[in-house]
Parts: sequence; C-alpha cells; structure tokens
Amino acid sequence: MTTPAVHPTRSGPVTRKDVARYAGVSTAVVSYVVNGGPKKVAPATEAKVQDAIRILGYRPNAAARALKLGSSETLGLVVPDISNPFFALFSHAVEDAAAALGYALVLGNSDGNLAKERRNIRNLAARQVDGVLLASVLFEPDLEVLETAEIPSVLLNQEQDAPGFNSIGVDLAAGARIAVEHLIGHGHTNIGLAMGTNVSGATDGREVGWREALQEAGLPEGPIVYSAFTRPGGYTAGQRLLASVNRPTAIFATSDMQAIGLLRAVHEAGLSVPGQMAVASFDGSAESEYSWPPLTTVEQPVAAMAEAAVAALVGASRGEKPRHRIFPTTLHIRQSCGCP
Amino acid sequence: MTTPAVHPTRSGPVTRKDVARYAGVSTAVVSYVVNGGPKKVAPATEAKVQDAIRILGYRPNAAARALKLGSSETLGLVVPDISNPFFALFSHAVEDAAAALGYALVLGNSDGNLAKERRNIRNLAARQVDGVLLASVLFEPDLEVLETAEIPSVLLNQEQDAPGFNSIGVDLAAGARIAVEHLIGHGHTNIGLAMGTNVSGATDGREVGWREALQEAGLPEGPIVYSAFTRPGGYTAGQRLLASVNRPTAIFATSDMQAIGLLRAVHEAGLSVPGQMAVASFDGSAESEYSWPPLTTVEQPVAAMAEAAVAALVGASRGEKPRHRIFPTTLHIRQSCGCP
DNA sequence: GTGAAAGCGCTAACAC
DNA sequence: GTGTTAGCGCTTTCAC
Repeated sequence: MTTPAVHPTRSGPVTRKDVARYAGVSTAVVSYVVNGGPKKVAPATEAKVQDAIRILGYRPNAAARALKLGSSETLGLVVPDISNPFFALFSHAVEDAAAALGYALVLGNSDGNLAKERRNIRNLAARQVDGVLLASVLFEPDLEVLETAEIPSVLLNQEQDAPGFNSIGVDLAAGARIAVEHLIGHGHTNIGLAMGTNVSGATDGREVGWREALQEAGLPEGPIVYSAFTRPGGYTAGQRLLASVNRPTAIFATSDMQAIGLLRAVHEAGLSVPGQMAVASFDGSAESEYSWPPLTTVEQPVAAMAEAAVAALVGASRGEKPRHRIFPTTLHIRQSCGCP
Repeated sequence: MTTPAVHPTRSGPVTRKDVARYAGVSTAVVSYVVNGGPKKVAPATEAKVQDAIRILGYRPNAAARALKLGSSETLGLVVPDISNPFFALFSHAVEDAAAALGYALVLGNSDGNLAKERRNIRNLAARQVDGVLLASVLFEPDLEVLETAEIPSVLLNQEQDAPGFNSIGVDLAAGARIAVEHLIGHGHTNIGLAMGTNVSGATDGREVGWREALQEAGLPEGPIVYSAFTRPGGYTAGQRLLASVNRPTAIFATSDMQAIGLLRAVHEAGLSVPGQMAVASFDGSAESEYSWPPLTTVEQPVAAMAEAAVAALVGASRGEKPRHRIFPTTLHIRQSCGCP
C-alpha cells in the first residue's frame, strides 16, 4: 500500500515544469533527477524533486523524450500470425528480452500477406521504433522495404545469411536429422515427410536433413507431402501420407502444428501412435507436450534466439555490425516416436 | 515495382523542412498535404509536395506528431501471457481492430504477476498510449493503477461491471450452461467440473452455470477439481477427477487448455473419449479443433470483443461514457461430447 | 550544484 | 492557397 497520489488541482497532465515549480528548482534539475544524470544533484535537492514527482503524480512524456533523443525505446515485431503458437512463444520471449532492456514492443501481424508485411514495416519506421524484428512471410524476405526504411532490423527464422542484415535462425537440417535418426533408431525403414511450404521455392533445411539422415542410414526416401505449416495443413498431409502406396511407418512433420493435425488424421484412420505410426516433429511448442500421444519434437531455443535478436538490434544502434546467427536445436523425446 | 527511393545526400533523417525546401513551399503546406488538411492545397502544389516526399523518402516523425497532438495513436495491451492461445488469438484480433483505426499496438505480458501488470500499465501510460486493454491476472483488477494513470482503459475478460471503467466479457454462466446441458442431453448424470482458479476468491460464472444446468435437470453435482487454467492444470485435474470416488462419465473443463491436459490424463488412464469419458470445454481456440478427439467447446466471440474493446478506447478519447458489455457465446459441437 | 535556453519535428492558428 | 510562427515536453550545453 503506497500513499495514494494527490492529483494537482490544475488541469492537464503534469509536466516537468510543474514539478520544477513545486520543488523550487529548474527544469534541468528535474531532468537530472529523473534520468540520473548527466549532472549530479545534491541529495537534499533530489529529495525535494522526488517528493514533488510523487505528490504531483508526474510521469515523463515519452513522446517528448523520443523526439528529443531520436529514439522511442521501442522495438517492432512483425510476424505472420501471433496466434500461431510458435510466434506467440517467440513474441513472449522477445517482449521479455526487450523489456529487460527498457524497450517496449509494438506488434504487427502480416497474416501471410506480403503487402501487409510491408505496410507494417513502414508503419513501424514512421513510429520511430529503434529496430524491427521481422519473421517474414517470405522465405527470402523482401529486403528493400527494410533498406529504404533505414532502420536496424533482424530477420527471424532465417537460415541463410542476408549480407548487410542481422539474421537469426536455427540449424533446420541438423534438427531434422536428429529427429529422423531417432526414428531410424526405432527401426523404421520407411519414413515419410510432412513438409511445410514456403512462398519461395528454395528447399527448406528440414527437407535436406530428412534426406540426409535417410541416405546416411542407407534407407530409401519415404513419401513426401507438401502442405501448409498449420494444423489443417498437417491434417491433409496425414491423410495423403496414409493413402500413399507405400505407406510409411513413421513420419517427420516440419512443425508441431502440422504434427498435431497429422495426429488427428492418423487417429481418424484408426491407427495407433506410435504403434502403427510413429511421429516426430519440429518446434518444441507447449502444445506438443499435451497432444496424444505427447510429441517427440525438435526444440528451438526460442528464448536465446529472442535475446540475441533484441541484442543485435540494440547493438546496431551502437554501430555494431550485422551478423548471422544460427542456433542449435535439441531433441525432446516423448512418446510419439515409440519411446516409452 | 516502384521507383527506388533516392536518398538525399545530406545526412540525418529527412524532415518536413527538407521536403518544403525541395518542393519550394512552406512547411505548413507539407503538413496540409501529409494530413489531408486542415487547409486545402492547390493540386499542382500538392503534386510537387508528393514528388518531393517520394524523392526524398520522407517519413513523418511520429514522436513529434505525438508530442504536438498529445496522442501517440497507439494502444497498449496487457495480458497475463501471450503464449496462452486464447490471449494470442485475442491479441491478433485486437491488433486487427486497432490497425483498422490507425492505431499501433504495444504488447505487455504480466506473467500472472500483479507487480509486473502494474509496471506494464505505468510503462504504457508513460509512453502516452491512448488507451490500454487489460486482461488482468486478478479476477477483480487493481483499478487504482489505472485510475492514477488517468488513461482510457478497457477491462477484458471481465464478467462484472466495474463502475467508471469500460469492461468487456462473455456470459460465462450462460456459456457453461449450454455446454453442460449438451452433456446432459447425451444422457450423462454424473458430470464433473475441472474449474480453473482465479487469484481472487469470487465464484467464476462457469461454476455457476455448471451448477445451474445440473440443478435444472434435477441432477446431483458431480465432483469439482480446482486447478490452473492451463494444460498442466487440466492434466492434474483430470487425474484427480478420474480418481474420485464417484468418477464422472463426463467433464466440463473451463478452458480449452485445461481440456487438452485433461484429455491426456484420460488417454493415459486408457479410457476412451467420448465413450467412457465425455468432455466439453470453454474458449473455442484453434487448438480445440485438432485435439483427439476434437473438442466440443463454448466459443467466445473474440473478434467482436476485440473490436468493441478498441472502439470503447477510441470512443473514450472522444468523451464517450465507460460501459460494460457482455457478449454471448456459442456452442461449437465436435466429437468429445459424444456427437458423431 | 543549479539554471537559462535552444531546439528535436510537427500542427494549426493566424496573417497575408 | 500559402506562409510564419508559437509551442507541445523534454534533454543538454553552456554559463554561473
């Protein structure tokens, strides 16, 4: 319980000037106290100012500060869809990392729509955000908007290096490989792939990893089905995979959401998981732990990536060079693969 | 493909002054063009200005505008946890509604922590957001922070009216009632409740609705288990409900996430759903559609609520009175209840 | 240790 | 239809 703030009788918000007058000091001193610098203030004066601030209920005006300083202490995050659990998790981690550094986070959804993505970026730039984190709807993002926006940025979910840009991603191929190798370890010889589709035509690292693991084990390629990185996408992928002429006994899905959809298709077909169909997936979202059966999944180090992304942005305003960072994944073993 | 912007040779960002000089007009005219008012501009002049803007790559400085206007055209959203699918969905809807009105959305997670919730609100207030949407960690939110912040606000997930505040909620009791009535319609006479817990002690409307439906049907109350509104919470609730002396044949869970956790507990116990245990839940999140079996759930009109919340905030700055709005829910019938 | 004042980029009232 | 200008609240240099 703190003493309730007594509001000033005069109208309008309390400014630094009011505080100065009340405390009997200049506005500069109020600034020194509020910001802890750049000048020292006598303890007695400081106390007076603090009192005035509390009594008047003064809150600094961030817009004025942003105007003066040229920095809004705000970061922008543009994702295809915040209600995708992976991006929701990521957003949370980004918000944590940003808040720890005193930055607020402005959120924008692009809904898988390039025009909307661009609009979001431009909007953020106009709002003087100090940096933007972009999970593009494109596999190879449209760097021009970012360039003309002249704003520090980090490309998220980015496996390939984009020179001149900060980027962050996971080692998709390595992650897929450990998952598929694990499935192979369970004795499967026909392992299908439920591959999510990108807007671009480039081959996703997860497809590469799946293929590599199979090759190294001297196994033939199982059936591949391409569909969206979503629950419905996984559902139809599952249906098609189950209908394929050489039906696999195990499937690697490139996202947890696809795996969830796939699980539904498998259950509907009356097959048991992992008995008649083993499944492994990618992302490590919370949802994967409570599916039936719980999913064996390749976990992305979301918190670490978010921290690195925010750090890169904050570093960029200090003149640090853009760089490309790839994070390792870890296999989270649960029951869908056949482990007890 | 648009003509690439030619950047000015001089350093620093382009201001309205640069545009004015380049176009050979005054800064006022640039403002009139950019804002489409308040004065009319001759078509020829307007064209010149537009050209200058494009050529110089001018972007208005939102901080300056916010300072001048006293409005940042930004809304704040504080939720317990954006990675909770329900809040993720809600956030998306809020962002859509805000963007449609030209507002950006600043996101804050309170992580179920009251101190953090308060810090978020104060932070948003300092940033001159035009309003905050608060999904409090408390059942009866701490209105003092909001009051002293002197900022328009809407309380989300708020069943009860908080005089002087905008609030929005769903009719929890009615929603629970239709779900439980549906379960009763399937012939169940022993229906348990997996009730999520609030920080406050007030009785949740969903508990009321469950009880009412049972009473009206002349049925005895089934077992109740209280636990968190989460997947793990639902999981332990499920385990306890299954272990109860008079094990129910159907359970109503107060959130989809609880139901997902509950489903896992039921599956682990080797019971079939809905055969040996029927389930219905609350929220209508995307996850509920792809559980096994798909959940019969009470859907909240998230988009409508988000729009209303944003409208209330924008209305508040125009002097509209705060009001309390309750939205109806709809039962989404899938298979977990026993329907084919 | 403290204060006066310039100026960040923008809007809009007012003058022409 | 266009231009001039005061001032939004803040930071910080420079003088005291």
